[in-house]
Amino acid sequence: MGHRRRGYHHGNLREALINAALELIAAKGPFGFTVAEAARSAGVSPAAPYRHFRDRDELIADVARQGFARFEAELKLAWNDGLPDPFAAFERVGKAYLAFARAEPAYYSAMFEAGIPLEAHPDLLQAGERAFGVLRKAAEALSAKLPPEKRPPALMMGLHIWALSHGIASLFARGDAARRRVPMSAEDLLEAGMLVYLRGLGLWGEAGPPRPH
Amino acid sequence: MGHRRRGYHHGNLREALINAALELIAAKGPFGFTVAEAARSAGVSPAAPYRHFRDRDELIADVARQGFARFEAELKLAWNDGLPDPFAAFERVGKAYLAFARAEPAYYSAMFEAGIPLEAHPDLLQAGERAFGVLRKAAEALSAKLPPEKRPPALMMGLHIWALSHGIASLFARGDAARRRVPMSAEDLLEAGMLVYLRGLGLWGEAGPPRPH
DNA sequence: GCTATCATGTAAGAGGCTCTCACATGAACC
DNA sequence: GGTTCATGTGAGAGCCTCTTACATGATAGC
Repeated sequence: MGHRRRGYHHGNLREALINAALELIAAKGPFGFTVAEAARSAGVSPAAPYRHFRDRDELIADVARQGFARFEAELKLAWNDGLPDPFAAFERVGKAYLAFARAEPAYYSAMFEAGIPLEAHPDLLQAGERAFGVLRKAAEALSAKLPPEKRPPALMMGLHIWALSHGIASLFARGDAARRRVPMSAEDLLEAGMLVYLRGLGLWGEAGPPRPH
Repeated sequence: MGHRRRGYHHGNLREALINAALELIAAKGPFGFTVAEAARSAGVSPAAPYRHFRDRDELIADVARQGFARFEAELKLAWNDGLPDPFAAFERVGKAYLAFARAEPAYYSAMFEAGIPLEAHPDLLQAGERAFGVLRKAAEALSAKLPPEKRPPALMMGLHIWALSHGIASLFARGDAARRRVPMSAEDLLEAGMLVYLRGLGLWGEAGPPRPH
């Protein structure tokens, strides 16, 4: 639990509440989460959180924003500037997407399923855009491998991969009881889907991805 | 509104509540919905709904179940037994998927975003499977167009199309404030994605889908 | 150091929700 | 006509969000 208070003033309540929220969302989903319980976790009165967050949504939005930042970092790490080659790196990015959804279901919920209105939280929208930027840049690098007349729009390519990953993550990769069970792992499903999709773009022939080994 | 009561007994409260729930979910999302307000809509006391539904989740699950049934019907209609040809029909199914998500956001929310635990509502899971069955059957018909040694598993194919459609629908096609804006329609995005994917399966050459015109 | 200020805490409470329990009503059946 | 039982109500326990008035003590100026 986020460190308990020492005196009358907590000292770090804002962060403690975000951490508590994260644990509660992980345990009970973004709608089982309550501000009151987060306050109890942090050892303060139910009114205290409202000194730091206008309302419940703003607390969740802050969790989501932090989530997008970590998400972006994970995707960047996976992309690794497209090394050793964009194909392998692209596949890593897809895997990282699912890995994040699995490893950080609380963040993922807050980011995509909490229903926070993006219009009311523009910084959240921006954080999401930055994370998507990684996907888009990766798509650009891959697209550039094709002769100019066959290059697909990188934005569209990024959106397709995002949608496929997100679809698989939310339908099949969740740990909770709302997940549908299918006879293959979400990872295999995504990898296969990406391979088919990239082949459809003409990124390699029938043989499979060009691997340097 | 679902017809108001006539006497002490409502006469059709169960349906009236489901309809009220549908309208409330459409207006405020699946989490803005409250049983108490649905009861007010139907003109009964807040305790009355609990004669028909064990709890809030069960009411939403019933909405979702009805939604899956309609969804299945829409998809079937679009597939139309694969006529005039499986390619055109498959594309119609994809469009029907998005059309449903757009036209019936309340059903769609209840079906995919309400977080109803499928384990606790096996009939809901089943209704979802039946709807997916249409996609899978369509995938089988398309797969059969390929020579046996190149046929992809229809189940996998169906799951890919489902995930892509669902991903696009939930990220870009929602009418609410949580939607991300991109410079192309969700429909175009899905159609392009499906074309690339199907080409990746080898379902046609570089020229595009075989159209009978 | 002393004191004023102000961010950050609390207590109390209004209003709303879910769900339960005892009781009321009236439709359907004998 | 009387009984039964599904389906309604009223009251209320316990929870939640968020507000308001007040309490506390960290910090900054003197």
